[in-house]
Amino acid sequence: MKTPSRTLTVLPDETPENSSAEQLIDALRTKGFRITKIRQAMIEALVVASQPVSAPQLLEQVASKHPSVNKTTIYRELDFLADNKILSEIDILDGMKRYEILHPDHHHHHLVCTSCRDIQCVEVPHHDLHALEGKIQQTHNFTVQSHVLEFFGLCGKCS
Amino acid sequence: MKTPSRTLTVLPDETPENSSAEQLIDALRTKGFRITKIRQAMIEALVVASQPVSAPQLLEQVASKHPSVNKTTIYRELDFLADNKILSEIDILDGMKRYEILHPDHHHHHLVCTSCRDIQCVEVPHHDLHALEGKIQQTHNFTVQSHVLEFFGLCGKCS
DNA sequence: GGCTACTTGCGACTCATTTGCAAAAGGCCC
DNA sequence: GGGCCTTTTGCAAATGAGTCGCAAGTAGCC
Repeated sequence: MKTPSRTLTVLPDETPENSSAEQLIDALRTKGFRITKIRQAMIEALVVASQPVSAPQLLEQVASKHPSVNKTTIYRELDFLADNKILSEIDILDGMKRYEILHPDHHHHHLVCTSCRDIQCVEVPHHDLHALEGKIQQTHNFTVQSHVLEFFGLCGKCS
Repeated sequence: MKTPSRTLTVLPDETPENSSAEQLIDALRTKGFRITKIRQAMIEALVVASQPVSAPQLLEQVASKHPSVNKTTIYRELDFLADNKILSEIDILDGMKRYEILHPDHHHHHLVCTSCRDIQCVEVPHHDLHALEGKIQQTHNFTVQSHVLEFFGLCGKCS
């Protein structure tokens, strides 16, 4: 038991108040962007989502309230929100990107069930990765800007 | 200087003799699979490749020797070779899978240049990840089977 | 209410990957 | 060498995520 158990914790399902839809929308408004119904609906859907969502999933969800949304809009808006640091993209190797609300102070990774595709979040002690990246920088003449670390396996229900 | 520099090393470009095309082909033959011209050409191309290759790249390369190859064959064969533990799939987030010869005793990760898309290999001390996976297993009721760890940034030429 | 720039819908398109089916060809036995 | 049976292959068409150009719509501000 050399490491405290807190180095790995499940993230709570509830969204911390600093990322509520209203606050994200206010931030965009402050930056001078327009708040349209679709932009708002997308942010709300993403804030509520319990798992990272794909563009097709989001299209379906937004379309239930705004039947005329077009998929092009969804893709453009996802890019826009990612550019504005409201969303982060994740890739679970099933052929499409997924998006989740980005918590700036709260970098995490995922446990992807290869059977039911359920996704849990997991925090990884960051100093380990940072140390590794520093070492890579030195030994490989490579400037690390970001990394992808995801775990695949079986969740409790499927194992 | 607490860690020896050997914990991170660039993989040699030369393929170790235990993965030469002939040996991989013999292994398949032993398992009762047929050795066709295309299967052979694909394995040879992959053994020689200095970087992970995509299906379209491989199609082009194989087509230069066997002009009638069909892309369907390439995709099916890549799946077949991956199923038979001859290839591993990697994803550098540019919209298509890439494949490289799998060295069973030699798990590694990649440094992907986001500017020129060059890919270097890097070995990561494995006990760290193993320890992490063990911890996840305990705390998250999740059986880790595999992981993806890739680094993105700028290579020496592009930085 | 009207302007203007930012957003959106639409339709067509790209491109990796998949599918069904019939034809081709390894490996093996004689 | 010929035949057989099964694995592989080619072909043609389809799927599905993501993109593009452009004209129409509208949020925010006067």
